[in-house]
Amino acid sequence: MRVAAQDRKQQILDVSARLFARKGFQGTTTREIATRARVNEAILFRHFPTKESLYWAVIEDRCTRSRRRESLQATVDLQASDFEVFRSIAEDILRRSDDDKNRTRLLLFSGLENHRLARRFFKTYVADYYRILAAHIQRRIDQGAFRRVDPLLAARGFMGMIFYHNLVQEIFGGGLYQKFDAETVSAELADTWLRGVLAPAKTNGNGHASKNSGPHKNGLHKNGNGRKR
Amino acid sequence: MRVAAQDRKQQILDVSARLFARKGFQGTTTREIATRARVNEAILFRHFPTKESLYWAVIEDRCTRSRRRESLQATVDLQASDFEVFRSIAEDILRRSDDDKNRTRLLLFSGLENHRLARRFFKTYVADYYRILAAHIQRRIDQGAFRRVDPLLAARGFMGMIFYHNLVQEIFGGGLYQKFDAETVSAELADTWLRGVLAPAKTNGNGHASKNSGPHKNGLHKNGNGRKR
DNA sequence: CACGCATGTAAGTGAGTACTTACTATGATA
DNA sequence: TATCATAGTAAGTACTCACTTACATGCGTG
Repeated sequence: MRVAAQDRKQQILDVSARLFARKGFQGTTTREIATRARVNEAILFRHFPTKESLYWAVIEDRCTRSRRRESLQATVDLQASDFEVFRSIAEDILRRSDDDKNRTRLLLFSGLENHRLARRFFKTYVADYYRILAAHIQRRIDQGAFRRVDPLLAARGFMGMIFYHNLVQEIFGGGLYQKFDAETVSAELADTWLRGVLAPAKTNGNGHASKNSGPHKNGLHKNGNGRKR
Repeated sequence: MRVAAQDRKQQILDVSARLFARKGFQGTTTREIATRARVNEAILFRHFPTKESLYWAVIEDRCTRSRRRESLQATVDLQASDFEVFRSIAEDILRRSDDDKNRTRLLLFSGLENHRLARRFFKTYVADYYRILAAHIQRRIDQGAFRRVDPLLAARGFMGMIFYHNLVQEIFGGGLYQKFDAETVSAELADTWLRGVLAPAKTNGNGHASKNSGPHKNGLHKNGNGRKR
């Protein structure tokens, strides 16, 4: 049946994205893409000259559709406590749509399978992401709230905690042995990282001898004022 | 030329390991393995009935050869300061042999390409690794040195910082924009994480107002005594 | 030497692979 | 209604894949 070219193209991209994410470039056949998209294989090659061009179209598409950066920027701009900012970033990463999971697999596959071309994907999808984070960290350092750490490295450290946990749970089925819910994980990891970068308390000999477990209640994490913007 | 079966087998395993690590299971052809190992393709199939069985033999081989766990256990058993323990673990991961890099790629590929079978690899190569780490963290919690965090989650957090940094640098060429040397990275990430899990200072209103950059000099990180073992 | 078996190789096999070709069906426009 | 660019298809093409077959070679034993 006849479908408008643009719709068909998008449909092929959607189907391909799922398959490439699940099986990688090498593991996905054009025939399977065609079958699952319920189109003739020749139609694939009318829209995309080669399998590889289809692959990069998928990645391009997946990159530009992502609203992750904007979401991060919004969270960071929010005048919330440090803890709330980082906890919600973590939770955002942990509670992910199927689309996000596909994107991660696509990113990993492209990084492993192809050295050169994956970098663009990485750059637009990941590097910019934690550049925003690093900028925020730099601001907090300038304000005297955080220690003088390398902002990029600290951002990577934070992202690493979350990303790695996610990787273990989703790719390697780490969840078989122990389940963690996103709320607990994001709170605890954000708490740990934040304590690690916060500037040491200045003079008051008080406060953080807290025996209460919940980090939310911990006075350390209030930030609230003194922001530049 | 005639070669003893055992040697040939090992030679094939070595060549295969490099190729599977670089290109994944799907991306590696038996012909290429044979060519690079300078043997006839038929010989592959005399030693290993199928390509898949060769793949798992490679993984098995790479798993059992790794001395990573023992190395970690030794580091942890060392009666050094917390900082020194975690810094050296981090550095150990960051300064890696080509063998280690291959193992990581192999692990990632197997996780992405195959859901079920990769878990065994993961279990023996990774899960056990941070179980040791978690046990150490638990000990330090019991001793009152660390906060009451979830040991497994904290271990994953630490590993994540290091692993992710490594991933970004090696797989995605994050080093294009900025180079980090292993020493700086391991010191700074270990420092951050450690500050994050250390129990808050009890009563003394001093100490960590340190303006000096080097974490080594920081009194916080001394551990030294009071170990159970 | 001759036997027997392990080690080696050239030349396949059928089943896929990405990609093409030659052709038909559709529907908006003149 | 005739035109024509576009959407669709069946049946290929040349090639590569994992894996096999039939046969040649070395080599420690009786």
